[in-house]
Amino acid sequence: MAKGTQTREAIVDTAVEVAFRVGLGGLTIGELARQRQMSKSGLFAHFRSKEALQLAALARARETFVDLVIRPALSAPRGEPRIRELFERWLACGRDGVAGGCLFVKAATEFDGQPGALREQLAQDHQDLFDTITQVCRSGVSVGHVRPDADAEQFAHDLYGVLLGFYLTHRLLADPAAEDRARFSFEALLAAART
Amino acid sequence: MAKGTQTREAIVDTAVEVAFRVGLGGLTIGELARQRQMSKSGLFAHFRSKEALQLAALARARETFVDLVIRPALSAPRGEPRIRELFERWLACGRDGVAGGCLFVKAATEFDGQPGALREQLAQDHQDLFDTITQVCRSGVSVGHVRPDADAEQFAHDLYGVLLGFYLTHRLLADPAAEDRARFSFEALLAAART
DNA sequence: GACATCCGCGTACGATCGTGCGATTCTGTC
DNA sequence: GACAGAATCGCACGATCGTACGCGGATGTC
Repeated sequence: MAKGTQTREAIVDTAVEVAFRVGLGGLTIGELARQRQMSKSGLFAHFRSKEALQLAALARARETFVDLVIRPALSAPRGEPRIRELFERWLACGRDGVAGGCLFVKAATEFDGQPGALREQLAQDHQDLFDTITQVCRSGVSVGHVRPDADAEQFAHDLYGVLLGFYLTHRLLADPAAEDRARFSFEALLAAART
Repeated sequence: MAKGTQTREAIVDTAVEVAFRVGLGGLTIGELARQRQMSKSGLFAHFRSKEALQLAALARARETFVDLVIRPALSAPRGEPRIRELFERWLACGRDGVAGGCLFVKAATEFDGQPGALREQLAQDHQDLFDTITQVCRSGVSVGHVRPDADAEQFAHDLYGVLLGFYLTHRLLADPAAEDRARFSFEALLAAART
């Protein structure tokens, strides 16, 4: 990997971590340069605009999420195991404070009221995630784990809600029961969709 | 009402609206002064620090939410009507883009990683909201609408999740089905808790 | 009408913001 | 070891940030 690319990757990694704390909008070239111990202009040259930097951080967050949650889930056996894998990995992502995983949610509420490229990208990403969950649910029908008349999109919506609730109670309220509650909700959801 | 107080109130109102778009952290004395057509220093004098301004906006948002959602719900008859009233009003708050109502959620994810007075206040407010829902659910037991062995705190957690999911799909994805989905989830939740 | 209190303004401060540019240093190729 | 290109730096810019202070005008009290 060329030196430039290497540096850029490292910057984006740091950007994700910082954004995980202060939000994508709270990112700052100066602060980022300080953390990476390089000059503002040197860092800036890799992106040529702040928005490009934010988009790069968002893209990295998405990749992390796909690697840690989506892909492992999709390689689990169809049906209940796959659904469980998806849930457990997603949950772990929030529990363990994996920056990339959570940045999604954070940025989503941050930019839902501000038009622009970031909002568009976020909307696209979340739509993709929704579609993936829907698909995972549907694939459960073919192996007989999920009722054929179950509403897969509704399931996706509900699962999303459970995770959002978990993130809030875990990260803001630091409620030790958060994980158990999320798990309980998930089981109820699954039970309702089961054959 | 004294002139100063009047001005201050108007500023806080505007602050809530702006923060609803760009987040509490995105608030800016200069931008606020522009919107209210007064000088930065004149505006600043009412708060004496940016954090105080943010806290004032948050307090106003809370009051709005209590006035529009909590209080009307609590004055509905115990049990299912009260639970429904709470849900419907909360839903309407997000659907109609009532700035105060939604600022809660936005700020919660914004500051969950940044220690300080704002985070503390937000945690307190959300805890209070949780407690209120729990109480509303419990009071449904006494009139026989809710199963005595229903887990009220779990219900609060789940209801919260439904609303968070709704906010996301409505505000970011602009999904026209968002409201129906939220209503469907709510009915399922209620059905599970019913006697 | 004198006076005290309050309110908002003008101006200024040091810091930091995002961005641009020319100079410098590093890296890899012949 | 000369050279080309990439990577980074130093410096500067105009704008804006949060905050401070003192002054003028409005307001209300005696």
